[in-house]
Amino acid sequence: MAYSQKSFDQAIWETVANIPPGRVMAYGEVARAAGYPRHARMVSKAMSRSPEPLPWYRVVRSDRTLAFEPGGKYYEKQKNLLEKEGVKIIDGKVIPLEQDDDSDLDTLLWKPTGD
DNA sequence: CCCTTGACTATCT
DNA sequence: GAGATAGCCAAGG
Repeated sequence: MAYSQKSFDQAIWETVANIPPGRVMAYGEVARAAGYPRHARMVSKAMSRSPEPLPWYRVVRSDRTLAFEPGGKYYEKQKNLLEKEGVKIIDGKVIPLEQDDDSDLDTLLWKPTGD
């Protein structure tokens, strides 16, 4: 291949594929890491255009909520895949591993029934 | 070329 | 903390 130029899509795919298991990144973080700051919205398009399966479920919103609306089938799929990777999800938000409070983790895992 | 849309984000109320 | 607003940038009609 004479073309070593990485397209935008290619850069995004590599970045997403490089997210380690049990870890999540925001769209903006992925875009920035790929070298295209403020292209958060384009990240979603790039992942949809990926020719091969990508760990898209490791990409969440900037506030750590899941990428899709609650109740949707893709929402459930993402939640299931993340939990399978060992990611805790409380009230639709993932618990960042870098923030796992050794003492308050118990409180985080405590899910009130109806508030 | 103008307008709408989108797996987004930061800021203000 | 949730809803509204503005900023953002590329793709498609």
